[in-house]
Amino acid sequence: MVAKPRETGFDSGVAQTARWAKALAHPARVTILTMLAKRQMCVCGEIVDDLPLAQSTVSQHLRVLREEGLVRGEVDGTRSCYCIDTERVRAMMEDLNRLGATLEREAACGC
Amino acid sequence: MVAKPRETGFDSGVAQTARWAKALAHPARVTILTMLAKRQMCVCGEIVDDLPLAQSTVSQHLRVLREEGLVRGEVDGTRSCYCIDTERVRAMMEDLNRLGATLEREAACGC
DNA sequence: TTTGTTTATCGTATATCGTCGATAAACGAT
DNA sequence: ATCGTTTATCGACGATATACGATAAACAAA
Repeated sequence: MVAKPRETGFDSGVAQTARWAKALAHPARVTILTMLAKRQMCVCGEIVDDLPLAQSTVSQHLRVLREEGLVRGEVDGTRSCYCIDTERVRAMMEDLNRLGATLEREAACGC
Repeated sequence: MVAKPRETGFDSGVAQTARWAKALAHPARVTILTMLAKRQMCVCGEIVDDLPLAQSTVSQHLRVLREEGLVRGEVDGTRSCYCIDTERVRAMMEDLNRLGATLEREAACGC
């Protein structure tokens, strides 16, 4: 064995920040989140129509967002209704902002 | 061929946001950026000592950060000296904040 | 019941990521 | 000139990510 998946050895806060970032690390997922915010209500498969991806692929991206807690899904008859979890989004942004503040605070090296 | 890397079909702003996020999507890279900010000056291979990774792996992560413009490297004799590019970090955070603002603005669905 | 719609999941293929050891290049020191 | 140090890059390989089509499950409608 050569390449271990090592989530070990890193600060857990840092690991969480990286997980947030990972959730945003694909244009499809950023687009989905933006769409859900714009329509301000639960939407379902129109997402598929607005993305240049197959239905199954979109479903995968939704799963990633769901697993990270950024969206919640609800079954409504035949359709699935998704919406943003504002709490979690806020938590994520606070986390990312905390990182940003740290990075900008005293990073004035002149090299 | 079945799985194409399709950066196409997405808004370029969204794609850039996703790229920023991708750069932060690994705990090692978050740690490196934080370290560089904390020491407020160019550091080189002490980064390796502070991470539970091989030297070559750390070098890879530095390359990713460099390619995304978040850090700059400078050769100083035998050593390499890295520092944060404050401009780019600020640009990245503005971008991510813009996304955050969009997501939190009107996302009050009650599902 | 049968048919059509919608969506999640499965199976599979490919691309990219993450990791390491080994090596090369550049340099300081002897 | 030789040796040791430092770091970037290369090659290999397992693990993940991304993508698609096919299918199953759930439901509405006929």
